[in-house]
Amino acid sequence: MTIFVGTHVNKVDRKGRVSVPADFRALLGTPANFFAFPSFVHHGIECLTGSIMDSLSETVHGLDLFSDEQDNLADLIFASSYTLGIDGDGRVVLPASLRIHAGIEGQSAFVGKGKTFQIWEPLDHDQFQTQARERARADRLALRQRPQGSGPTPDAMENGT
Amino acid sequence: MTIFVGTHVNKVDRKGRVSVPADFRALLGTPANFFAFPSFVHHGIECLTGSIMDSLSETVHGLDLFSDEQDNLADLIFASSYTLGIDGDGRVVLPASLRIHAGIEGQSAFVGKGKTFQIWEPLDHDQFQTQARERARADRLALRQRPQGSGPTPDAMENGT
DNA sequence: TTGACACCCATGAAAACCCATGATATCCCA
DNA sequence: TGGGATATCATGGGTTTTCATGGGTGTCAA
Repeated sequence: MTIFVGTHVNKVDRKGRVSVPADFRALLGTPANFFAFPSFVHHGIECLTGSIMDSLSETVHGLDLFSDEQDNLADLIFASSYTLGIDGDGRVVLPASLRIHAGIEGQSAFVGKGKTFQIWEPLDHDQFQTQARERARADRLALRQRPQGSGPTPDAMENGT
Repeated sequence: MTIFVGTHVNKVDRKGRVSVPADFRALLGTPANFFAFPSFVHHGIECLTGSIMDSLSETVHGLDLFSDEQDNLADLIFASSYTLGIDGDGRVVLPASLRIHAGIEGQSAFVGKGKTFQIWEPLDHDQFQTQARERARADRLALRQRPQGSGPTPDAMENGT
């Protein structure tokens, strides 16, 4: 497997530990760890592999050094990031500030996003997904008309429309 | 064979297992698995090969990272997907949420769609197909009467529309 | 000394794996 | 070409392994 898929709801124990889904662990290499920071658009926690984080830093540093934009982005992403290490049993400890941002208490949802994943409070994510579905229906026409590169496009899933 | 064709109805046992048609298995490579998620537009389950899913993730990640559009699309496709692994006997376990979406209980229909396939509750699919036939016939009549028009193309009806 | 944190182990449930069987389709040879 | 042998396939059931989860212990630093 090469991408993060699925929504896995796992318990957060009283120590703040939560199991990273086995599927996800398999993608994270060894030593298994990843970067996590609060999303600046919703209540989820953005989780990135080391290599994605690297290319993100390349992108950000491509912006004008000392520009407001560079400064803001760097702050939003890097300053608020945590490196989360996965223990021998496949679990991580969610830092309190991330738990609070996401409103996570007893449970958390690991949400596959392709090359990245997110961590949510489960009910919160359900709500987000429902909205995404509604928006997708409204935007479907626009998507179809977007110029596409080679290879399958998001339209591929529309068989049976 | 290079494309998924035909409709194969197989039993779902009490463990939720169902045989993937041998024809389909032959197209799925080794290790044999595929991605499945509930359709946004009907009661079928969309099934994609790994390579299609991979290029889909490339397309999605080509969009602005952290944009609403990217986030919504990734959620709809990846977050609601399952990686279904085919066991040594050629079967997969249909997750409960997919079975419920499709209304599948004792039987399931594997429906070839060319480069992808779908899984349906058999009677539900019969009904869907009947409607598709009627619509295709109506479209064809319209086409005959307005031969050079900008209306639907003959291809349109091949998507099970 | 008291948290925070990294390990270690135990356990129940679920998923993956292995084997057996009957039915159907395919092949082979007279 | 007919019919028996063989292979393929869908299906049922049992067994092993994996996985998520709870709890304990030791270590280091504030």
